[in-house]
Amino acid sequence: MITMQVEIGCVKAATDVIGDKWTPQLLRFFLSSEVVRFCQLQELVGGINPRTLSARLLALEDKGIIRKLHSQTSSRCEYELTPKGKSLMPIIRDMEAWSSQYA
Amino acid sequence: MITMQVEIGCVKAATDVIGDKWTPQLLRFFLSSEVVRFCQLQELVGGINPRTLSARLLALEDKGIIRKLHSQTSSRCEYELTPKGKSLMPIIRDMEAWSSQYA
DNA sequence: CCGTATCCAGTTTGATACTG
DNA sequence: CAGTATCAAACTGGATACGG
Repeated sequence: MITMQVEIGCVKAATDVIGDKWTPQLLRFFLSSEVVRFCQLQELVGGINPRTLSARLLALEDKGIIRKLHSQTSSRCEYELTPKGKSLMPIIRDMEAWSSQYA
Repeated sequence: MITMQVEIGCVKAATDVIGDKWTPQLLRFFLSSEVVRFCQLQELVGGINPRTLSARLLALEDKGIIRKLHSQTSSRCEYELTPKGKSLMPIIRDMEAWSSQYA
């Protein structure tokens, strides 16, 4: 017999994805741009360590939130949201709305 | 002349409030109950350390998200959302919806 | 019941420098 | 440009025990 413990109504999956420091701020840039580059994020999210940024992008890739695009013409790497990532945007948008209200 | 640097569209205020580990899960219980007790949260959010729980509740109080109610009849402490806290609920609801979709 | 106090191990992060 | 390497500091978390 298999016992399953299901926690009904849970935010865990979401926190696993956007719960890390910097991650919501990183995802926010996808609200205004389809495609984002490493160095853009580095500038825009003031002072994030490249190591940390790299770790966050990798984690988001692993979780199927973003996809890495290798451009053949240059060394530029670009990232874009997957459908799963796009489905996350309402949360980010809410956070932005709330922040503007209580800044 | 006053120079202001405004970061347009920012999620920082929200992450300052719900960005800590456990916090979204704690806030979630206010979706179903007006009032929540310390020991309830301790049970429901599996295995959170009382020190951490205490720290989170204090932080949420400081930020004006929850209010502590001292019950006269017993040693029980209860917490309830402030209006500011209630305004946060759409984010939590979104996170819950997303989580149920991608559990 | 509701916390606070200690102790301590593990994780995360920033600063900085460096490579393909 | 897009990362990786290293080091040390800071933060955080769990276990446990104790006090109001």
